[in-house]
Amino acid sequence: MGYKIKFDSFFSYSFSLDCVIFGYENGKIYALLIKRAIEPFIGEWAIPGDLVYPDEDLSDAASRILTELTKVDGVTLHQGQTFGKPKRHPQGRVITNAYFALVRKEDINAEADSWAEEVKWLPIREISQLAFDHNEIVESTFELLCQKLKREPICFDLLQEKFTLNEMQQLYEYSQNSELDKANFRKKVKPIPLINLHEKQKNVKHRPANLFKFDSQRYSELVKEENYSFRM
Amino acid sequence: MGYKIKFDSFFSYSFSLDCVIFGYENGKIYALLIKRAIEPFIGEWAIPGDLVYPDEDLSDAASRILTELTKVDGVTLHQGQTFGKPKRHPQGRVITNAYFALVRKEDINAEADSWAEEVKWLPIREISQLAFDHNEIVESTFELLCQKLKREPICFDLLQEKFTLNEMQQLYEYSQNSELDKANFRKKVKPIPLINLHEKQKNVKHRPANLFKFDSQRYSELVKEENYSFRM
DNA sequence: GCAAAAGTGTTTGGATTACACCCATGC
DNA sequence: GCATGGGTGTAATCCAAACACTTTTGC
Repeated sequence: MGYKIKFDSFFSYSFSLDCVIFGYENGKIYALLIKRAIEPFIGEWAIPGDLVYPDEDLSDAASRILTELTKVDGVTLHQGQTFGKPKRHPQGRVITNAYFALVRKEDINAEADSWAEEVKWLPIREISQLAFDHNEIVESTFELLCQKLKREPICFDLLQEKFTLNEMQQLYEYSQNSELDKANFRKKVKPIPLINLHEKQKNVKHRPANLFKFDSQRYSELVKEENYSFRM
Repeated sequence: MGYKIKFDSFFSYSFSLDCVIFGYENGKIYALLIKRAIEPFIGEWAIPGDLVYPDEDLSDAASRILTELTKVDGVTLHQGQTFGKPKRHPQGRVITNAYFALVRKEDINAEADSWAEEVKWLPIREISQLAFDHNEIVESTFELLCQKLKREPICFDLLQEKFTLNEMQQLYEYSQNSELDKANFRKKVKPIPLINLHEKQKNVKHRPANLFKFDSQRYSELVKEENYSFRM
């Protein structure tokens, strides 16, 4: 850090954090969008974000944004790319860091607030024009999510706590944008520590599927003691 | 972006960019370190970095830092994590974005300049205490490099233009911190478009190895037309 | 000839793929 | 009974690991 220009003159930036909130339902991965209630880009759809407060770590800012909008707490956040084109924000030099959060869509009741005139879930592959460079942010973040789904057991943050293997399979099919063989998918799932709840799906007009739950405790043990590594 | 605090009061941040410059030689991956000639942390070892200028994109800042120190140009840069703990910089709120560059160590003659009292290459696994949170930055960036080495043909940015298969193998051995079987390694390399130069290694007291060169043109064709994807 | 590393072939077992089949439920 | 998806087994194939062997150079 060779400060070739007077140090103080650099304190004229702003730093924001944009958070893509992912949810899953019925075979599709969604992002939570807000209709901006403030300038710039008032009235346009965007992902939630805010400036980072002076005493906040980046992940704290992400948590704050997430909690204000969804009222859920204790969600794991994942850092994405940072976007810093000089002209990306019409009101000044704002560099933004992307984060993403995985929530259980059915548990969330996001409501409009001071930031947002309106709020909606939209399937990732059906999002059209957003404010700022938010399309780019959503795309890069979704790509990162897809990569992480293959190497970390984070699909369980999107699925309901109790889920069927078919729901899980459809999540992977959407993320990989391809169909998978049922029997082979289940063979791949075998080594993952799941608890078979021996409960059945209800109100379906076919043979009801078994419900499962991720065994996070056994997962940690496996990682530590047996050198297990999640792979899908 | 709900500006709940007056917008202007946020323009009191600074944004920097730190660049880990990786090189390879003799079975080891190195990082280029500088001994700081300025406060804070004067006299301590650190990775090169600077504040991002007002009209610069992040990658431009990374290029600038790289070029000033190494005099090389046209190097591909890779973005890493962003670090923003409120107290990470003793002089104020400085958020930093990590980048990394891959250079051919033998082609570089980095020299001390106004930033740096001294400059040196150090093997990644032998770096001790650095200034700021730079150890964390180096580690996270190296991890990212190792991941990318598996899915992108970037080892050729580290290797000399003409290299032997054994040099390539040792690069992967260092990055994965494990030994590999020669025969199996070569089988894996088979599908990669390499040009066999039919030139031999010189001044070795054993059978001289063949020299190869990465065929980047054929690589692009393969990716486009045959759906090839690099994998190691 | 010997040491050292280059370079190649074969065997084996485990994982992945494709596909076929049976099962339980609602209507 | 039939439509719908749940759930499982098998054979064929591909791939990766282990290992042995031959080749070429300097001394």
